[in-house]
Amino acid sequence: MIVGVVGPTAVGKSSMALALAEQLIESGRPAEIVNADSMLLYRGMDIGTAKPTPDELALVPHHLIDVLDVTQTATVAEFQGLAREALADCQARGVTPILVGGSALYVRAVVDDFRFPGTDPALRARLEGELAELGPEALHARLADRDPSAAATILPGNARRIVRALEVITLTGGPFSASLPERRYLLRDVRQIGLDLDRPSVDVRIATRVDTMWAAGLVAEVERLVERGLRDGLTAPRALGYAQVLRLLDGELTEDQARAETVAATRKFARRQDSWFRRDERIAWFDARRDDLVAAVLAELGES
RNA sequence: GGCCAGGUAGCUCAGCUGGUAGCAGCGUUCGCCUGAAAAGUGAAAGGUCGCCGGUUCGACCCCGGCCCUGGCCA
Repeated sequence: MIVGVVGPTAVGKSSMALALAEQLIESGRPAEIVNADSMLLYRGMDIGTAKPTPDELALVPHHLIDVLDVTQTATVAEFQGLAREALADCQARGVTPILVGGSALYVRAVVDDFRFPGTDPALRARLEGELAELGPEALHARLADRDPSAAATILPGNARRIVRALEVITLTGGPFSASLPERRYLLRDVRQIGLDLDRPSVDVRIATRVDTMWAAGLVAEVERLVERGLRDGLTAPRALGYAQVLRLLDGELTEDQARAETVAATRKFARRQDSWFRRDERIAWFDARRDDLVAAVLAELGES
């Protein structure tokens, strides 16, 4: 069995997963945690990602945490491979893996049938250059010429997706599949648990969490990471909280603004996460606040 | 107390010599999403234009009074 734990940010996925793993281990069923959160991959990004503490990480074996430097680019395709390896490794040892994360695409890429055509840095750089020069509409027109169905799905203003579609078409000579695959597990015996909390409560938790992060030294953490090349990264410097602190360090924002923008951006993110998870009919939802949460989840999994 | 500026969408504001309010930004809601996904994107909903009265065929825009906010002066 592979257990997935999903839900929007700040509802308590990590701690629930930890408690769940401990319960399983106590009852003689070894369990380990596999991270499916894009920013927990980065070494040194601890406070702003609400990464489990060293003590917590020591309680249960964790996979795919602290595996990238901030200068490296995290990608779904690579994550998919690493995560599937980690899951297979657990299962080969008779361990139940618990895949925990709020990066919906990452989770789906692992458990569903996602295939990523390759990538080519040089080709991509060329397309990025053309994008900067000609604008997204021109590239979209080209896409419409080479792959009408992809162009029909991708809006003319969505530069990112247009570039990737053109890259794939050029690389494979085939069309770009511009829509997600159906929600069907490729991996065997996957059980997804969703943690649910009403919007207002999530918003409050986000606000207090951001305050806690600032009090815990997020700004200093970012300063340390800048020394390690944070600004040179493509993905890491865009992380919630980190992006805003960088702008604070650049003098673009005041501290209050940086904090407020972090809260606002995180709320938006939580809504986007909702739009992924809420429509996945395979997820069994649980109120994040119930006292018997872990017991209820165990019952759902047939492990009580 | 006097003078000035201002009171228009949940917030910040635009607007008009008087003719059904703005594709506005943010927020909200809903949607999209295949090598950057804590990223990137689309749409929709929302307004008795401070209140009362007047002028006018017609006022958010003109006139009068009142209320509120900010600033300056006393």
